[in-house]
Amino acid sequence: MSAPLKPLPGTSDIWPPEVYEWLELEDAARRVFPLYGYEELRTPVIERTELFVHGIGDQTEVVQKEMYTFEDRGGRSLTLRPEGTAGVMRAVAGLGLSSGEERRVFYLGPMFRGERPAAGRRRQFHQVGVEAVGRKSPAADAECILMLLHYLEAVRVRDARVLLNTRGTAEDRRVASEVYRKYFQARIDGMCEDCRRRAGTNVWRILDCKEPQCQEAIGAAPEMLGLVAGESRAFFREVLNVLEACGANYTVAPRLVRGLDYYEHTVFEVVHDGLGAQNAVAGGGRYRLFLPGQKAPVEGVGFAAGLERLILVRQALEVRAPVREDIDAYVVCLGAAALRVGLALSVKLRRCGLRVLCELGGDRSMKAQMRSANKAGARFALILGEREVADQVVTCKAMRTAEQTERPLAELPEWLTAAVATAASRNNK
RNA sequence: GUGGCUGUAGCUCAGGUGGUUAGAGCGUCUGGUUGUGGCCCAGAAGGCCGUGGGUUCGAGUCCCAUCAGCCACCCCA
Repeated sequence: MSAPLKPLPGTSDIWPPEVYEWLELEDAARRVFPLYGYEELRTPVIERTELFVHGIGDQTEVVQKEMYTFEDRGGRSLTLRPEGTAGVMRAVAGLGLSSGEERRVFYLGPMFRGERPAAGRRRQFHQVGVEAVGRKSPAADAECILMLLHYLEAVRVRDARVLLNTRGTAEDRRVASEVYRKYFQARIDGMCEDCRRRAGTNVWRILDCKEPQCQEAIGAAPEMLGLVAGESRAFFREVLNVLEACGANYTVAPRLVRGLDYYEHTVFEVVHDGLGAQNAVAGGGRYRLFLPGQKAPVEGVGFAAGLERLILVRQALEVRAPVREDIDAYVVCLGAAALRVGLALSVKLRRCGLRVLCELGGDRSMKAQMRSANKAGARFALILGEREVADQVVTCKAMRTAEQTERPLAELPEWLTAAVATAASRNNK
């Protein structure tokens, strides 16, 4: 493909048959989440930049170097959303949530981050996500994770692992980051260049560094669960208790930190080994998010799952969405007069819910038209030649069996509806 | 932003050490006597060999640059 016709790097056109994978994932979201009382919310893809800077945190990687930010004509700074939570929270807060009121929403759509594309990582990628706002309880966190597992099951993703950790409260993290800072500064000599920098700026990131020379120090580092206050620990333990009571498998991952500042208490990730380097299919947690101009933070729990990654996992598992519904009939027309009759017939059949392709050329040979019928996967070829038009009949050929009968034109909708139904039921046996 | 791999037909790919009009399979289209698809047979269309420069009598092939794609790091979905 020549350059001007190619989609931008990190973006792609989604054609059949892949688009059917997307439909299945989207349909499953719209089916499963409402079972838990969630309703769909659609927010804009573009927001004021400050929403993300405040909401996600100005020290995060996402905000610092991955956002698509630009000025509009009025000189305002706008940004293509890099994640879903901030926009959803803006919308929810804008509604005016009274205290004690709950709100459960899910969303579906494109997100944008200016990264170098790789397997399972795109600049425009797509997430389905949920947010449950207004109830702080371990059960809410657990239910959120259970719903995610339900969704994964619905989209036939097996063998996914749930990783869980706690980040405690803001106060817990203040205490803990002091501990980590001292701990890593004492061991900084053997560690990689990035971690030396992080020891000053962002100690949390050290915890999921993959450099071999850092592993020893990281492995021996104190665990977050041991550093948080008793109340935070109890909260986390209760999340685990509920998960256990509901029969969910999970692994506590003391190194799990996540990259967005708004998380606190429960954080989780769902990973899958079928993915390669980008092995997270979904992630989320409990959050307190400060919106611009608001005194009180919005609290909730939620997750986002990456559709591209779910599709990759499904490929690894050899799960495929049903590809294409076959065409019920192809109308073969010989000559201009037949073509007019054929088009009229096609429209009538489609109004009966039948999938019909009609020849549009008129001057193509019958052989060529039959080839098209075959290529389209048509169950029936409906043949209209001079003779049929004169007699007001249609020659109906069943493509699988090559059986052929002639029917009055007027009876065709009824006849074909029945014929397709019996052919379909025979096929299912 | 850093590194590795790869760019030949719509797709998947062949094209030893440079040497005439660049090939195959699949796909597409047409035909194989009147109005019948799938298999088979015949034929056709379709390529500035990613782009630019260099070496050479001669470059798809060697060298340099550049662009694009893929993958990895970083980070995350």
